[in-house]
Order: sequence, then C-alpha cells, then structure tokens
Amino acid sequence: MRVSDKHQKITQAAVKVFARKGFFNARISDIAKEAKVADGTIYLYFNNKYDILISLFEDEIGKIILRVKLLLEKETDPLKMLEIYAVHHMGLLRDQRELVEVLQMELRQSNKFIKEYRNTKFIEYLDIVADIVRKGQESGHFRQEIMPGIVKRAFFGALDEMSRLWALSAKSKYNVEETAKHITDIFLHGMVVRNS
Amino acid sequence: MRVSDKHQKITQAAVKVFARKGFFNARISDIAKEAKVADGTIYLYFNNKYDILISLFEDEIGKIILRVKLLLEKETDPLKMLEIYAVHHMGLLRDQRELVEVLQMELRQSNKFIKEYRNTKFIEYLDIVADIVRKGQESGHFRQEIMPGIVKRAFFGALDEMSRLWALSAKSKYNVEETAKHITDIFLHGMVVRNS
Amino acid sequence: MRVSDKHQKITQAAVKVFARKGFFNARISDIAKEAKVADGTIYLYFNNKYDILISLFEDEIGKIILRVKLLLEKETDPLKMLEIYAVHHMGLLRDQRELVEVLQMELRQSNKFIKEYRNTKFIEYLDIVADIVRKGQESGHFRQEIMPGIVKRAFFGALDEMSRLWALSAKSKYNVEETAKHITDIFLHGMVVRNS
Amino acid sequence: MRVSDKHQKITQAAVKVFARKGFFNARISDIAKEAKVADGTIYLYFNNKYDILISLFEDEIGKIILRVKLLLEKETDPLKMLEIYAVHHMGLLRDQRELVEVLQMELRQSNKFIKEYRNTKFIEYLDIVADIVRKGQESGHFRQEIMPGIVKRAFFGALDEMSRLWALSAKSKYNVEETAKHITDIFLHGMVVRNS
DNA sequence: GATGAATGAGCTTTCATTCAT
DNA sequence: GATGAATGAAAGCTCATTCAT
Repeated sequence: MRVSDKHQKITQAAVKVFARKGFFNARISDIAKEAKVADGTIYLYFNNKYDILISLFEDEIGKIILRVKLLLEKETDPLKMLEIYAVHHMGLLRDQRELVEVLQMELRQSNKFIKEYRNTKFIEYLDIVADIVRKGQESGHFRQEIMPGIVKRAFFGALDEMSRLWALSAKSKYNVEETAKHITDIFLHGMVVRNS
Repeated sequence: MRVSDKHQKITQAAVKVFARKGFFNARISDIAKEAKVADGTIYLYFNNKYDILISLFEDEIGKIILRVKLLLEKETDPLKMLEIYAVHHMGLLRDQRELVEVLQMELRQSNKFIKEYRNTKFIEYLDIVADIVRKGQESGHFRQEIMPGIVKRAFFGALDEMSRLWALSAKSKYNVEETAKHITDIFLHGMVVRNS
Repeated sequence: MRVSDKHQKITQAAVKVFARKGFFNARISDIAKEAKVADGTIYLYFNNKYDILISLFEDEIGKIILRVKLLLEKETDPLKMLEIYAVHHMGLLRDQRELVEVLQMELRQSNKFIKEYRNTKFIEYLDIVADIVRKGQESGHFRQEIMPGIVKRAFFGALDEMSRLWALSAKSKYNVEETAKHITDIFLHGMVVRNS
Repeated sequence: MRVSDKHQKITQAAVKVFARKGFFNARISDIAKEAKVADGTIYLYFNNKYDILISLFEDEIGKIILRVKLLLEKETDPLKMLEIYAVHHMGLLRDQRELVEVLQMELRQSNKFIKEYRNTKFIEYLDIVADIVRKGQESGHFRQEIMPGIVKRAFFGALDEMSRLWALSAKSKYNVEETAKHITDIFLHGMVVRNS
C-alpha cells in the first residue's frame, strides 16, 4: 500500500465523521475506525486533530478549484461563466454532500480558532468569481461601479446559504440546479449594463 | 439584584466568551468569571451549556427582529425596505460585533447537532425579506418569476458572508454601510421589472 | 407551629427520601421539598446531612425499643417473649416499611463512616434479646452453654435478612408473621434443654 | 503485563478502597492510585464506577461459591455440611476481611439502587444452604416442616450479622470459628428431628 | 511503518452549606 | 425563625496524544 493511500483513506474517513458529528464531537478513534487504521497511525500522517481538518480543507478546495477552472476554460462569456460556477458549486451538494457540510462548518470555525492558518485556498476559490466579474466589466457586460471584491463574497454567500438549507433539511421544495440558476439570474440582472 | 440581571449578566458574558473562543472551546468557568458569578450560579438560570447558547440565540435574534420591524414600519417602498434591512443587518456588526460572531458560528453548528432545536426565530428573521419581496411583486416593482423563498436566503447569505469577512479580519477596505447598499443595489437591480 | 413539629416533619421527610433513593443519592433539597420547608431551614434543626441520618436512627430505634419493651412487660415466659420480639420486629416491615429500609441500609453504612458515632441505641435493642436468653437460662428453659451475646446478633441477623428480602422484592411467597414465628421456632428448638 | 493482570489489579485496589471508604466516598482516583494506574485506564476495563462494584461482587462471590462447593463435595452428612459452610463463611473474615466488608455493604446498597442488576450469584450462594437443608430433610435428619427458603436466609443473616460485628469492631471477645460453630449448633438443634 | 494500551489533563455538572434579607 | 439564591469545591468520565512493542 502506498503512503498516499493511507493518507487519503484517513482524509475520506475524516470527511465522513466530521460531517456526521462535527469537528469537536468527532473523536480521533471514530476516524481511525472509519478509516480502518489504528488511532496511532493517524499521527503518522497528521500532526494533530486540527491538522486533519486543515489538510482536508486545503486538499478538497484545491480539487474543486481545479475542476471548476477546467470547466470555465471552455467558456468566454462572463454571464455563462458565472452560471457554470454556480451550477458546479451547487452540484457539489449532490455529489459530495458530506464534504460540503464539513467545509461549511469549518469555514466558520477553524480559521477563527487556528490563528496561524490563513485560508488562502478558499480565497483563491472566491477570486474565480471576482475574475469573472472583472472580465465582464472589461467586456462591457457589467456595470463599472460593481465591486468585484464584494460580489465574490456576496455571490458565494448566497449560494452557500442555500447549500446550508439543503445540508440541514435533507429534502427541499427547491431543485438544486434551478436554484443555482435563479440566484445567478438575479446577480446577472443586478450587474448588467442596462440599455434603457 | 433582580433575577433578570443575573440572567442577562450571564448571557452577555457568554456572548463575549463564545465570540472569543467559540462554543466548544469556551468553558463554563470562563463565562462564570466573565459574568462575575460562581460556576454553579449559571446552572440556576440555564440547564446546561447548550441551553445558554440557544437561549442567547433566541433572545438576541428576537430583539433584532423587533428592532428591524420597527424600522420597516415607517416605510412602504419595497426597494427602500430592503435597503433598510440590509443596512440594519450590517450595522449590527458595528454595534454588536461579538454577538454577530456568535450568531454566525452557532447558526452553522447548533442546529445541526442539537436536533431537537428548531431554529424558528432565525426563520422569522429571514421571512422579513421574503415578505418584502412578495410586497414588491404585488406592487409590480419586482419580477413575478422571482422566488421569495430563495431570495430571502440568498440575500441573507450575501450579507452574512460579508459580515464574516469583517468579523475575521477586523479591518477591511470596504465600508460597512456602503457594502450593505452595494449588495442591496445588486439584488434590487436583479429583481426589478425592466421597462425596456 | 411548635419547634418539634418542624423537626419531626423533616425527620419523616428524610425517612421517605432516604428509603426511596438511599442516603448518598438523596439531596437535601429533596428532603426540604418533601418536608415543605426551605433548604436552609433544615440546617436550623440539624448540623449536616449525616446528622439527619443519625438523629433519625436514634429517635426511631428509641421508639421501637420503648414499644417492644412495653409489649414484653406483660409476659414472663422467655419462649413467648422471644416470639413477641420477633413478631414485633417483623411487623415493623408492615407498618413502617420505609423506616425499616432506611435502618437496614444505614446500619451497614453510617457507623462505618461516621467513626465518632457509637451506635448505642441499636445495641440496646439487641440486648433485649440477650436479656431474654439469659432469663431463659436462669429459668432452666435454655441450655447453659448458649451464649446470649452471640444469639442476640444471630437472631437479629436472621430476622433482618428476611426483612431485606421483603424490602427489596415487595412481594414474597412467605407471610411476614409466619416467617417470624418459623425463625423463632428454630432458635427456640435450638436453645431449649432437651429432656431426652 | 497480561490484560487480566490490570483487570485484577484494579479489582483488588477497588476492594481495598471500597472497604476503607465505602462505595460512595471512594473516588476513582483513589482506586487508580491504589492500583498504580491512570484514572483513565480504569475505564478501559470497566464501564463506570458501578460496574467495578458489580463485577467485583460477581467475581468474588463466584470464587467463594466454587471453594465452598469443593469443600462440601467430600462430605455427605448434612449436619457436618452446614458446619463446613458456616466455618468457611466466617473464615472469609479472617482471610479476606476487606472483601467481606465490601460485600456486606454492597449487598445492602447496590441491588436496591442499581435496579437492572439481579444479584443471581448471591442467590446461588444462599441456595447452597437450602440444598443442604433439603438433603437433611430427605435423609430424615431435619424436621419436614422446616422451610429451606427461610432457613437459607436466616442462617446467612445470622452469620453475616456476626461478621458485621467483627468487621466493625476489629477485635472481639468471640473467636470466629467458635462462633460459626455455635450458630450452626443452634440451627442444627433447631432443625433436627427429636426422638422424644 | 503500524498498533492500541495507557496516560492524565481537562471540563461539565452537582449539591451541601452559607448568609443576606 | 425562615427563606432560597448563591457559592465553589469536588469528582466522574472523556479523549487527544504518546510510545513500547
């Protein structure tokens, strides 16, 4: 078994356990059991409990960034790009629900309590939106007074809050993809230059 | 000292301590020390640690709802109402920063792990936005296809994510009130009926 | 209300609560609630929790001694006296079941852990049996080699162990009075001089 | 060190500590210190404080039963068997004084407060006496009207109450073995068929 | 590298007792 | 005398982390 296999097994187990119980209620032994390794083995791959969370966060956000950037490469229309971003983001909920739950929670917890940790990967993920907005302004689609630094957070926040609803309630009257498009629609209408 | 004084002293102390250390890292003795009461005294007013958090949440959200509803009473224009809501919401960050931090965190934690707890007060707070949107649709300001149930969460999420930035980073290049207005502007433009 | 009334109300409440939960699991506030007084009031009549138990023990054993001595006064036959003692002792179970349960438990606990406390009342109660045995030896009914100091404890132990069965199991196939007589019968047959 | 060693070390430490302080006054840390293990180690072998007590009780009564049954195997005379039982029972006081003290106390406590716990081992120990009595009735030694179910408890109670005296007072004017024989003598005389 | 038994610091909660009213 | 809010010491139990095997 390659080293990276154990590392990944533990990470995947941690996602499951954190999603189920939350970071503070999760025990190392839970993760060890889920990953089918000994408790002590976890400390061969991670420094401590926090480290599992942070590694997990960085690694998984990293993968998400790669995937969404790949999707966006094929597109040049900023309006469509924003929709792709939104649909992909919300799609994570369907495909990696447990991961989304963990990222949601930990986004609000870890970076506050692990002071040393600057959440650069997450900022990189947000900046994709800022770049799209800037591109849209350069191409004359979006109003010049729109502030990309605000939109990137507002857009993410809007999508994320909807995710939270699903993560909690399991079922909802809203369809995931439709919701992503509806939110995108509002932001696009909110940002476009009006010809009237 | 009136009974309510002790209750309130403990609540306020809990807000400070939870904001500083987070719910799980906060010790009862921290709260007791901050409130200048004995550890045991806390249990005369609250059933357990979770109960402090939930009571605090309900009470404070309740007060916020009362205040924002009072502000909205004087206004009938849905566009201005939405801005009032946003400005007031973001204003909390200036006036009750610690409280906002606690509400932020706990919104993502407690209702997931305290299954019995249905966060009705929070939903009531969100529904204010839904009501404004519906009102705007009735008056013909907002497009009929806009879904109030999505907007209420998207709008809250957008504002809240901006709050999170401030709560974390202490200083920011963005002005709180300006940001509230900018986000409102995008949503309003996104929702209004266009006459072209 | 006379002073002694409060004292007695507390004692009676303590009997109930100790019987229900045991000494260590009983809370002062339980007793206070049962006695319908404030927690603090108990400390006007008793020094501490142990003191309630000891006072209760002394007082109630004292009453039992008085009653059984009164019954025995009318009788001179040692054989009948022993039966009277046994039937009265077991009868307590019917009339003051809760008290018996408390005395049972505490007999095994308190005098071990409250070193200062010499359980003189209890010894006085046992000595009634020793006196009956000695009387029976003097009258020539009982064998001279019988040791009253052992019989008093063995007889009490035998009766008490039966009590314990009832106190625990609530219902039993054995009748209380019949059992008292059966045990007495064995001890009497065991002690009498045989004429063969 | 074998697993069973730790388990046994803790059990033996618990016997010492419970005998010294009683179950409720004994702290887990006392037992841990006595056993020379960490507090947490105790919870690797026992579920909780009660569990130590119950395990201890079951295990030790189990051993006592085995030993006395072995002794009784060699004997067929019910009269001698009863004496063997009594002498062995009282002998425990000499050889395992602390254990006897613990069993004494807990017999009066645990099964009352740990409702789930049915004290089957103890009943098995008592039933040895009932079996002897029945055997004696079958062989025509003991009177037919003697009730084994009562004798088993009365006999145990008589012996146990004497034990209690020693356990408490440390020294006594009575010799342990002589006392066992004296009590047995009374019960045997009390039960035998008289030829007059 | 892998294991999992052992550690012991840490924390919530309880409750006997006090004392200002 | 009576009250009951307040106190704070105390203890059972958990669990992240270590380390001998």
